[in-house]
Amino acid sequence: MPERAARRAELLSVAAGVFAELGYSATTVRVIAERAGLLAGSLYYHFDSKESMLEEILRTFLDALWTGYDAILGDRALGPRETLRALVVESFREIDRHGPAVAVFQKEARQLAAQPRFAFLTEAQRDFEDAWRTTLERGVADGAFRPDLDVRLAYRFLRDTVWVAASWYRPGGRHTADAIAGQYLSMVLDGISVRSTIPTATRSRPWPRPT
Amino acid sequence: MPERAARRAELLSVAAGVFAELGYSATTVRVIAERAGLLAGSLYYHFDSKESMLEEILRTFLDALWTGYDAILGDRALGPRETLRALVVESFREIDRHGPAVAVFQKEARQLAAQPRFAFLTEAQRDFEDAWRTTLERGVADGAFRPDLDVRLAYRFLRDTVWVAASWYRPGGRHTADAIAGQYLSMVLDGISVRSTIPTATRSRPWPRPT
Amino acid sequence: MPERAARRAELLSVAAGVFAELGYSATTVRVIAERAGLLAGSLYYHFDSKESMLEEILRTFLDALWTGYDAILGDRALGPRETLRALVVESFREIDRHGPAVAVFQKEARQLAAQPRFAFLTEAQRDFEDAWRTTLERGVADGAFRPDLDVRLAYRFLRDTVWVAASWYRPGGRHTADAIAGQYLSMVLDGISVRSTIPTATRSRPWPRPT
Amino acid sequence: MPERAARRAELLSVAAGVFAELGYSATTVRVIAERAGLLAGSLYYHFDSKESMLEEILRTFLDALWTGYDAILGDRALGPRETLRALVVESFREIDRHGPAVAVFQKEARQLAAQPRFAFLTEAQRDFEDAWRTTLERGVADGAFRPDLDVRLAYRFLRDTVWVAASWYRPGGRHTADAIAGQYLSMVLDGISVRSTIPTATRSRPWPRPT
DNA sequence: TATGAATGAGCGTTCATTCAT
DNA sequence: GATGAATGAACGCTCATTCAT
Repeated sequence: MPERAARRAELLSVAAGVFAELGYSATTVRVIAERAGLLAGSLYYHFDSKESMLEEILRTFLDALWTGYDAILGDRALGPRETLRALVVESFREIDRHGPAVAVFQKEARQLAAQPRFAFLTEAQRDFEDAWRTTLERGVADGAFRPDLDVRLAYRFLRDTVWVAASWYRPGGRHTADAIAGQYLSMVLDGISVRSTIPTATRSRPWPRPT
Repeated sequence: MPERAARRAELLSVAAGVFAELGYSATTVRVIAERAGLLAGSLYYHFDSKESMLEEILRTFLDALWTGYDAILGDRALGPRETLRALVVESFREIDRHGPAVAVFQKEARQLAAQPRFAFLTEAQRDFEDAWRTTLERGVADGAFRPDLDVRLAYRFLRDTVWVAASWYRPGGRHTADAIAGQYLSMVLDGISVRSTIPTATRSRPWPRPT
Repeated sequence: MPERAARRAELLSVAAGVFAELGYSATTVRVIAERAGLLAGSLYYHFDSKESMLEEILRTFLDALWTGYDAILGDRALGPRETLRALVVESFREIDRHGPAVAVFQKEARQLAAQPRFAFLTEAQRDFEDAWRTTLERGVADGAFRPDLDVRLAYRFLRDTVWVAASWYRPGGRHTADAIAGQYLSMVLDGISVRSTIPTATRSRPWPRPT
Repeated sequence: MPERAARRAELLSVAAGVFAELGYSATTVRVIAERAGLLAGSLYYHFDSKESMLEEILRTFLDALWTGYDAILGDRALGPRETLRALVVESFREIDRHGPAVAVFQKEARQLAAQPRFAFLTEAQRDFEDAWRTTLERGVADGAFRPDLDVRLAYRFLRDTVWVAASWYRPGGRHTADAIAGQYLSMVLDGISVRSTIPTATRSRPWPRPT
C-alpha cells in the first residue's frame, strides 16, 4: 500500500470511530483531527470534505461485505440453510473487522440514502434484501424453513438482529465473532423456547411433521 | 387536557417526528418550528431548550412504557413464557403509539446517557435489562426456555430485535402492532427453522426430549 | 394624582431600580414586569417602549433637579461659596429621593446623549456645566476659591465627586444625605490635609494671604 | 512578544475600547470584529467567548495596577502623604495607559463581581480598600491628615474621584496624566477653598494648631 | 387592564471549509 | 503535508414588541 493510501486509511479509521461514537452529525472535523494528531484544516489535504470521508468509509465497508457475500451467494453447492448460516457468519466477521463502519452504516444509512451522493446505499440495501429474501424463500420452498414464515418480516428480523450487534460488539471481548454468530444462528433458527412447551395456539398452522 | 399542555404535546409530537427522521443533532429548531407552523423563537415560549424537548419526549415515552411493564412484571400469575410474550406485545404497542419517541430513544439513548441530565436513561436501561433477564432466567430455570441459552446474549438479541422495529414500523400499515408482535414472538420462541432440519452441531447440548 | 399616573410612577420606580442595578442594556422588560407583578406584554399598555420608560425616568429626574437648582442659582443673595454649598446639598437630596434615577443618569447619560431622542441630556449637561463653572469662576474672582484653580478640572472633580455617590448611597443608612453632603463639602473645600503640613512644593504659586 | 500574543493584545485593545464606549452588555461581538477588521466568528479563534475577553481585559489591568501599587505600598520610606500622592499618580498613569480598561472596570465591576468567574474583582476591591484606608488612617494617626476625617467616606471620595476620571480623560489632551494627578492631589489635599474663608461651622472640631 | 401566544430581528457561538505560508 | 488564521453560513436562543382575547 502506497504511503498516501495508508495515511488515508488511518485517518478514515479514526473518523469511522468518531462517527460511530458520536454520530455523523454530532462529529466535528476538529475531534477527528485531534484524535489523528493533526489540525482540522490539515484533513483537507487528504479529503475533500467531511462528507467524502463518510462516503469512503461506507463504500469501503460495502465493498468488503459484498466480496464476502458474493462468494457465498455464488456457491451453488450451498442449500438455503447453509447459505443463511454463511451470510450471518460473514456479517459478524465484517462487524469484527470494521465495527465502526458497520455501526455508522446502521445508524446513518436510512437518512443518507435520500441524497444522490449516497444513492449507492439504496442499491446496496436493495441487493441486500434480495440476497436474504431469496435465501429465505428458497428455504421455505424446499422445506428448510417454516412454511408459515412471513418472509418480509423475517428478512427485517434477521437484518436488524445481525447489524444491531455492531453497536455493542467489541473485538477481543468475551466471545469471538464466530461464536456470537453461532449463538445468534441457534436462536434465529431454533428459537429460544424448548420446543415441546410451545402451546399450539401460538401458531396459525400446525407444523409439518417430518416423517 | 388544559390548552397549554395540549399545545406542548402537539409541539413535542412534531419534534419527536423530526428527531426520529433526521437525528437529534441534525435537527434544527427552525425545522421543528416550520413543521409546527410557527417561528423558531416561539418554541421557546413553550420549552426551555431543544434539549428539554428531547428530555420530555424521552421521559414521556419511558413513563408510558413502564406503566405497561410494571403491570406485567407485577402479575404473579404469569409464567416466564407469558411474561415474555406480554412484554413483547406491550413493546410493540408502545412502538405503535409513540413510534417516533421509541426511534429517538433507540438512536440516541446510548450517547445521551453520559450526560447527567439524561441519567434517567441509564436507570431505565438497567431496569429494562433486569426485567428481561430475570424473565429469561426464570424461563431457563423452569424449563420453558432452552437450558443452553446464553442469557446475556439472548437479552441483547431480544431488546434490539424489538426496538429496532420502531425504525421501520408505521401505524396503519399492512399489519397491526399485535400481529407483528405475534410474528416476532413466533420467530423468537420457535425459530424460523423446521425442527428436523436442525443439525445437532448447532447446539452444545441435545434437547430435552418430551416423553 | 390620577389613578393612571400613579400606576405609571409606580412602574417607573420599579424600572429605575432595575436599570440602576443591572444597567439599561442588560435589563429585560421581563424582569421589570416580574418585579412589578405583571407580564412583560402588559407593560406596553402603560408605555410605548422600554426606551420611553428610560426617557421618562431621566426627564422626571432632571425636572426635579432643575427645580432645586434654579431656586439656588436665582438667589442673588448667595455668594459663590454658599451657592456651591447649596448645589451640593441639593444634589445629595436628589440622590436621596431619586437614587436609582441618578444612578441611571450617571451610568447611561454619556452614551444616550448621542441619540436625538435624548438630546435633552446634552442640554442638561451643558446647563449643568454652566451653573457649576460660573459659580466656581465667581468664587475665584471674589477670592472665595483658590486663584490657581483650574476651573475645568475642578468642575469635573466636583461633578464626579457628587454624582458618583449615587452608586453607593442608600437612604436610611448610617448618614443622612445632608450629613454626607456636609462631609463632602468639607473635603472639597478644605481638603483632607492638615494645612500647615503642606510642603510649599505642592503648589505652583504661594497662597494669597488674607489681610 | 510572540505573534499570537500580539494579535490577542490588539484585539483586546479594540474590545476594551468598545466595551468602554457602549458598555459590555450593549456591545456586540460583531461590532468588535468590524472595528478589528475581521468577522465575528473569527474572534473565536482567539478567545473562548465575549466574556473571556472582558475577563482578560480586567485581569490585565488589575495586574498592571497592582504591580505599581505594590511597589508603592512596600516602600517603608514613604509617609502617608507621599504614599497617597504616589497612589494617585500611579492611578492616573494607569488611566493614561489603559484608559478603556479602567473605564470598563469602573462601569462594570460592581455588577460583575457577583459572578464566580469575576470573584477576583471582589478581591481586588478589598485589597484596594485596604491600601487606601490604611494610608488614610496612618495619615490621621501621624497628623498628616485631618483628625476629623471620616475615613470610610474619604476612601470612597478618593476612589471614585480618581477612577471616574477614566471616563473623560483622553491621552494626548491638554494635560499630561501627571499634571492632572497633581491638580487632583492639590484639590483633594488642600481643598478648593482659600483658607481664611472657611466658616468654622463646616467642621465638627477645630483644627489642631501647629505650634 | 392584563394575559398568553406569537413575531422577527439580532445575538453569541459553532463549524466545515479555504488558503497563504 | 501541515499550520494557523480567517471566512461565512447557520445554529440555538433571547428579547422587545404586538395583538386577539
